Amino acid sequence: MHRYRTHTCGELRKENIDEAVRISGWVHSVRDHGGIIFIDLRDHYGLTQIVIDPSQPFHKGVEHWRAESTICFTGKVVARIPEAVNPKLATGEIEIVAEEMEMLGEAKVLPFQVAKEEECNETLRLEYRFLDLRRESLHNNIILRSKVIARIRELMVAEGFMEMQTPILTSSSPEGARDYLVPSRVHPGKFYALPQAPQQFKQLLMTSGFDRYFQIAPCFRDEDARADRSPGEFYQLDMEMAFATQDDVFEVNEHVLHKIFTEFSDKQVDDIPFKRLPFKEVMEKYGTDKPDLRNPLIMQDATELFRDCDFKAFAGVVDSGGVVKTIAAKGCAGKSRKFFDDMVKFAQSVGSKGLGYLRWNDGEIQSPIAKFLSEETLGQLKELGGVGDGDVMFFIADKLKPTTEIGAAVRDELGKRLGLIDPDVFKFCWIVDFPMYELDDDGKVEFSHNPFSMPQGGMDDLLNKDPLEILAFQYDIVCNGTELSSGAVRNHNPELMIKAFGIAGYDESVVETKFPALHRAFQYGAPPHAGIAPGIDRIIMLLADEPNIREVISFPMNQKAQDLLMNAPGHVEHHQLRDLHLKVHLPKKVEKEIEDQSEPEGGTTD
RNA sequence: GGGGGUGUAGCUCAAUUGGUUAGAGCGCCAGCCUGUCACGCUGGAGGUUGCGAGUUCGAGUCUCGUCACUCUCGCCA
Repeated sequence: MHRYRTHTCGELRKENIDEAVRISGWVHSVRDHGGIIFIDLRDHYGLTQIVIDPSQPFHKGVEHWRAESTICFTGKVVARIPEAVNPKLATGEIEIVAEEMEMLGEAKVLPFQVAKEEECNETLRLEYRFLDLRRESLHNNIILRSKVIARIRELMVAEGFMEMQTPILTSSSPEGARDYLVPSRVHPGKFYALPQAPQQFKQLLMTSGFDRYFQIAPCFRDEDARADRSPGEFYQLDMEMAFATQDDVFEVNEHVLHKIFTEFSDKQVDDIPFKRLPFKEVMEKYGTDKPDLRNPLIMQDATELFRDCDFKAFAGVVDSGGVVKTIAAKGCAGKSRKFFDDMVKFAQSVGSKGLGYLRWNDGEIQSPIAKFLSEETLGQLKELGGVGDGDVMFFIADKLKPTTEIGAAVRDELGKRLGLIDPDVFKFCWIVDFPMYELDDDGKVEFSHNPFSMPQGGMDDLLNKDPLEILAFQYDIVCNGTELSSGAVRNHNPELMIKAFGIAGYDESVVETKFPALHRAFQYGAPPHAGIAPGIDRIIMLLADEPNIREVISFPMNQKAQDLLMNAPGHVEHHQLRDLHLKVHLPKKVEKEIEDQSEPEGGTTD
């Protein structure tokens, strides 16, 4: 018989009755009836009920066994009497009558309960992550993650991709997020950087003649956390294809994502091909480049209808170059006064001066602004929104940018409050035709996304078009309002690349020094190539229906990028710093904190 | 760095307008119980209300400061 188990805790069935077995696992619960004692023993695979008869010599100590201790039981599988069958358990038709038991690992009193799915303080969960990971929902999320990644690998290989590794210790990339730096021992004063993405390496692999590359790639960025953004590190399904167009990338991703989302969720997934929406259009309709298409509401422009109207607040905005946007919401005119007041408050909370609305309710217009509008204007608005009795139109007026942002927030909020968002579907779309350039805060032309993207009109556009009009072969894939990834057809032509950088104010030497590898590689016959890198953590979040990314990561950091279990980041020994030629120069505040902390220990002696 | 939220027993939460000795469930400890499966029953221990000031006859509650966590803006080519 195996030292620890002949079966797992999820395995035994009626067919095993009368077998002598041994199983090991964690004490999930103890039910002590004075005489007979029941124990639910749990492992990765399931729960099995152990029965301990008073005649057993180890019966006495059982009442002191704590939940979450690990124990090995040897005994016989028996059928439960019909009334005692537990249909909620896969193993519910049998139980094991224990004949021998061995305590493998005793548990102290728990900081929180494992057998119960109860909300629990985040700090405590992270400090005791190994316990947290035993809890059913988190455990299942991590299992889901493993299965999804395994399936992604299968599907990518089936699509003709090769998984390849790229360096973790590499050079700092000059643009983008803050890097994590690793000091070099051999080269005093020099640093490696952890890759923000394997971007340049995968492009180099394409110039090296590999045709389809992918990698479940760790990426490191020293930026602040969000609910859907883990600080420090995350994983991407990084991929790149040679001699490929934008459509080729879309096709592969549609195959893979559609299969993954269909196979690992019961929600209804959009048919492929997914919708393709130009950036300009989504900004106008949804106010964001990651629209949640489950929400049917759209924004429409009503600027001209308010020009010179008697509603001075809006007319004034239009006069000074602003815009008026409207969102038509069908069938909600009967909502309470409080609903509309709350929506106004909400709009104000996201930076709006107010929120206008027209309610066509029971044949009359209820609205704070209707009295300022002519019959004709009201008619035109009705037509614009396609509304009638029982419907409402909301209005936001401001400069274009704030109007767009407020409109997006109001659209989201209305979608939620009116229950318009179907929780049981996955709505995908590609956002295409991103602009190549935009103006930065100082009014200077800057790359709006990836500087390596191919301009759609090639050299012709770069030479002849207003930079702000140039579109790039740059795209995003969005699901239910979550941006899964950006991607692009890359600019593989050195001349085009230099020209593209030139428009943003960088001369060739900048390209050469900042991106020496690509600059060199593209001069020796680079293939046209394109790629994308969907975020693994976000895919799992969507599949697991988790609002927070920590729920799909085994050992996440907290919001301040600390690992509370491993105590990272931590202080290091002086000799380590010396080896690395480093001296730390701390902010005064931190220096004082360290002094204050060390004083009680170092300052007094008994 | 800015804004919002939270902080009360080991855990999850309650505590009327500022008013008696700060409560409950789970967990923990002790006892009872031979068919439960969130077992049940009885009893018990457990609190610097994050921390520090202030207002007040009186503060878990109000004010200020501070710390921690979290959400968010900035940031994330």
